[in-house]
Amino acid sequence: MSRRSLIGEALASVPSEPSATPAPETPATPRPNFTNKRLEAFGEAARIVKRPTIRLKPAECSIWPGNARDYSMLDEFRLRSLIDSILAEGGNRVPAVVRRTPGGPLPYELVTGTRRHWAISWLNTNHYPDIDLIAIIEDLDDEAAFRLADIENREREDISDLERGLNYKAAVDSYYGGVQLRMAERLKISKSQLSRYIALTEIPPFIVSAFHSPMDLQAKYAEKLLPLLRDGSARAKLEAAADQIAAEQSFRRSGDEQPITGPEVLSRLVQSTTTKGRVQRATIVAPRGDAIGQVEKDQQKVLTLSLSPSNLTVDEILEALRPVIEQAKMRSTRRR
DNA sequence: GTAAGAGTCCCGGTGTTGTT
DNA sequence: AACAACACCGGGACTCTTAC
Repeated sequence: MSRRSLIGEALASVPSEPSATPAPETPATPRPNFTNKRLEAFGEAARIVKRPTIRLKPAECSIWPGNARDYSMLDEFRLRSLIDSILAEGGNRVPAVVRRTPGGPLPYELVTGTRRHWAISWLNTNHYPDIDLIAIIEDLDDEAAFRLADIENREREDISDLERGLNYKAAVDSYYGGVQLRMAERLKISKSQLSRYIALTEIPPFIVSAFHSPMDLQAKYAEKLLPLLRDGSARAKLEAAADQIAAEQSFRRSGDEQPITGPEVLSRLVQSTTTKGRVQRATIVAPRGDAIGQVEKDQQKVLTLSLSPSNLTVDEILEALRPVIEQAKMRSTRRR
């Protein structure tokens, strides 16, 4: 059974309120490799969503801080399709999960359904005050709430591995006595994979900034980068390469060009530690965004380039070379 | 020094995606 | 449709840390 159909089956079993018009939740893009352990985890989710639903206002819920998703990062642009579907159907078909907070400032705390909460809250303040958040009430402790939120978040591609890693790192200390193995067993993921996510949080900001977006920084990169970062001389090279890549990303951003992809950033970072010289094999990009060659070496007095100009005009090639030569001249001046 | 527990790293199986 | 390449992640060996 595919992951998509399993989730669909679980969610289809939710009894809808008589007054609630069914609305399709914006589907999460499925990730590959749905394992048996994850099937078990979803079974748990499916059991929970069979409970009866209630209607409440987003203002009646506080957001549980243990969720990986950063509420402040949500905006109308990111949630446009969800907002549209809730509006079209008059509410959220897939219920959020809340728990009661006796003695708290608000009667409920939202455990899962952050995006739905944000979208309905936004609609309430933008001409649709009557739309309610449909939710189910669960009696959950923090650890159970964390596991439930994790099950849902694992299916979302708009949560970066870094966000997930930070969330896992906090959880291992808060709920599992600092023992990753215990947490891996409870979450039904391998200790290797959990270790990868948590290791990602040790990647320093200067490396993160080399990536176009934190979404490009994948958990598996931690295995390659962290050993290099622990090596003093390699770390210095990484820092220099990361600065260079970040500057190039910024240059491309300002010119509406395609960013350097995550795998390429990783490859260039790793390569920077295995070769001599300041800048080697940096890509040379034409005005239209095509890669036309690379900087082979940038040494004291010699700049070595390789070019595949294809069908570009001479002017286009010269334009692509201009920033490369200017940067080499700047470095040469600094070296003196 | 030794044993136990925990974390890291590497390899390989499996599923997905792209190409012909 | 068949094949190749790639991505993901689990299992287990290895290493490190801590307590005794």
